[in-house]
Amino acid sequence: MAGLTLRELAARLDISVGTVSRALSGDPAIALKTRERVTEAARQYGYVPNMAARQLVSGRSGFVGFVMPVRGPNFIDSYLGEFLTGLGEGLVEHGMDLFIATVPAGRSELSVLRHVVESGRADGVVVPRIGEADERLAYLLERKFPFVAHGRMLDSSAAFNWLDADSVSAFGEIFDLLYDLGHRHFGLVSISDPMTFRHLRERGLRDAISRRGDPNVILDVASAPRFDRGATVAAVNSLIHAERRPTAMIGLFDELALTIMEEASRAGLSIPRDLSVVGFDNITAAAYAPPGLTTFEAHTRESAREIAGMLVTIIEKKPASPLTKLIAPKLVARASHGPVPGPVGKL
Amino acid sequence: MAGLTLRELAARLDISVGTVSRALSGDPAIALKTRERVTEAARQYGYVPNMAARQLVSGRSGFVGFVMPVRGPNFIDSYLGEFLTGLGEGLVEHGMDLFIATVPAGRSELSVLRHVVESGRADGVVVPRIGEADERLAYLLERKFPFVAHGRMLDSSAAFNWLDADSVSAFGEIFDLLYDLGHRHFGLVSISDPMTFRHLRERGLRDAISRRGDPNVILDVASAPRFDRGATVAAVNSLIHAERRPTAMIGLFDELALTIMEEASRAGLSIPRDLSVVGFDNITAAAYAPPGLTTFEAHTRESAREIAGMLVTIIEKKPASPLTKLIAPKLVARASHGPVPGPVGKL
DNA sequence: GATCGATTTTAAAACGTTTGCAATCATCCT
DNA sequence: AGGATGATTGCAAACGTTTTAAAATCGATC
Repeated sequence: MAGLTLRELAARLDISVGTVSRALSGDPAIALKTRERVTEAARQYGYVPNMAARQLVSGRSGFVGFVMPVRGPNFIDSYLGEFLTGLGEGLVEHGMDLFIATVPAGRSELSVLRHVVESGRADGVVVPRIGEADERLAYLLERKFPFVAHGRMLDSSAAFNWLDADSVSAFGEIFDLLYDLGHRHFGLVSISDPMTFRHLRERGLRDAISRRGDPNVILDVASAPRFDRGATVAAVNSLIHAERRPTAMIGLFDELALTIMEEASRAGLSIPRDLSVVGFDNITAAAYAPPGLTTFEAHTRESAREIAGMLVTIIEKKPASPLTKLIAPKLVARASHGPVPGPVGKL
Repeated sequence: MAGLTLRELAARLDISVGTVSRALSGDPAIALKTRERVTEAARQYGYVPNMAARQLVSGRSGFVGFVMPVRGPNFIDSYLGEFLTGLGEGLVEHGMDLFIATVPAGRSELSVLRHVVESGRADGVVVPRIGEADERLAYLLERKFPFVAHGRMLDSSAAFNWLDADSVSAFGEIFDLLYDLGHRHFGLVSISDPMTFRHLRERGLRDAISRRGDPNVILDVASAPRFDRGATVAAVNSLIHAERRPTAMIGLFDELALTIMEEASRAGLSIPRDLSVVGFDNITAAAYAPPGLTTFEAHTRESAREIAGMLVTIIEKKPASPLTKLIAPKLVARASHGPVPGPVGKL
């Protein structure tokens, strides 16, 4: 729109356009003196290269795409907010920018992704929240388009680039923590959606239980569709008001754990005296909701930053084997968990 | 990178490139039959135009830029999350995309904005959270670059495009609500930063007080820098533990109101029995924090959507006079406010 | 002083669109 | 029939870069 073009700059310097272009890119074939002269002039006249032209010839846009997941009437949640922040931070370190494509009402997320990829507006994309049979992954793989997923598949056979929280071991840690506090009856509030993280987290819990080998351990699970508040409340209450109520309840992620705390309070239970509650993700509200939710910091922001770095590597270096990375979550012990209530509690 | 080009499509159809281009753009100069034939072929072969090329000739990028405000160690907050969602939704309705530029550590927000503008990667920008003497506005105005601000200046003389919540009247409404419940001693927790919304909201409160003309009304104000949690807590407590404590406290925005509720609980006060608390913004946590924060829905998401529409109009139509719009916030009455405590309360 | 190499620069072809203008073609009017 | 008119379509330039291949310049050597 504004500034002067390469041609004009070249005219002022009485040098050919090609030379100026090379000089600015630091090509050593151009004499050092010329390079300096050009750089200085560019700075002085405030030359800014036209990205469209550059992109047209180089085939690279300098953008990384992100398709904003559609979630009914909801907003960017905690996870997405942190993720986007980290992504932006990571990308800017590599001189890349972030391009956000929103899914219009009535169109599928995949079709938007397709458009992002095929319009050439992005050099790579980041795919959050992997599903069990994720069509986005299938598309990108078939298309051989650079991408990094946040989350992984259940079997490690699928070869693609991903970064994920090590939720398997984290949920094992949750179990051990609560078991050591005397808890034997556990309630898990989960989701019914086909997201892989659901299975990984449940697996972490179950593995830890069988590792312990205590036949007295009981695990009750109640699920509801994600973002369906009514069903979630119902699922929570089915556990809270069960004939034998669990002494420790775990939310698959913090939003669920917070709902557990709410409903428990409503039922007149005191936390953690009557019921221990643990979540996962460490969203902001976890610190605010009394008495403070014990949860795991999933390092979402740093993960996104790391993902940005991985993606840039993939775009530029095209490594032969897929890049994968596990991030260890960290326990954030607040006040929502404690020893098992009642006469039992052999501490 | 991928798909077929206009030239290839034209070759397959045995038609000139120009005609195909026109046909796809729906130019009525092209015979309807040809147009249909081309459209069909494009669909079938999965033709996707190369944006870089289009941008190069049209001079328009199809992007709207947004510089992510830097906020210390923090993430995207509630406001930003809703705002971005709405912006994305609004833009996609007009066939535009969102380009997010993150401010790298050590660089100023203005320098990033400057880069966005001058690289030609955006056709317009959205500027959130206006400051008293906002250098971003000064730059954009001087540069005559299309933009819409969320928030306005204190004097309406500055001519630029903006949309803002009518917080003046909303804070008047808060006062009236509480006054009618018998409250006479008010505490306002505010910020010390030079944001215009701070003054507008305070003005709304003060105007309502003087409108009422009751000499018994007292307003105590305590301020702290935004995002400085320690100072905020101190400010809140200076009011809570004052010799004469206000019976009703107002947070300039929900985060502050939530802090008031927390500290009040810590001080053993019951809400709303001992203290009424009201906020502004209706962030998600406001519904969760017991007993439920009474606040105002600021319609952030819809505002952003509206802003997107305004910006597109500005980019395309270049209207002569600035576009401005006030959005009326709506009271969300929850359980954190009630009648003035004690023997007084003439209801 | 011409020739060979090495160094430096230039010219021109791409990249994939859009768009003004020219060319073609059928149709209509007198 | 002969233009004239209007509807379609084709041609080619332009957008601002990067980059390949070739040309120009320069020093130095024989």
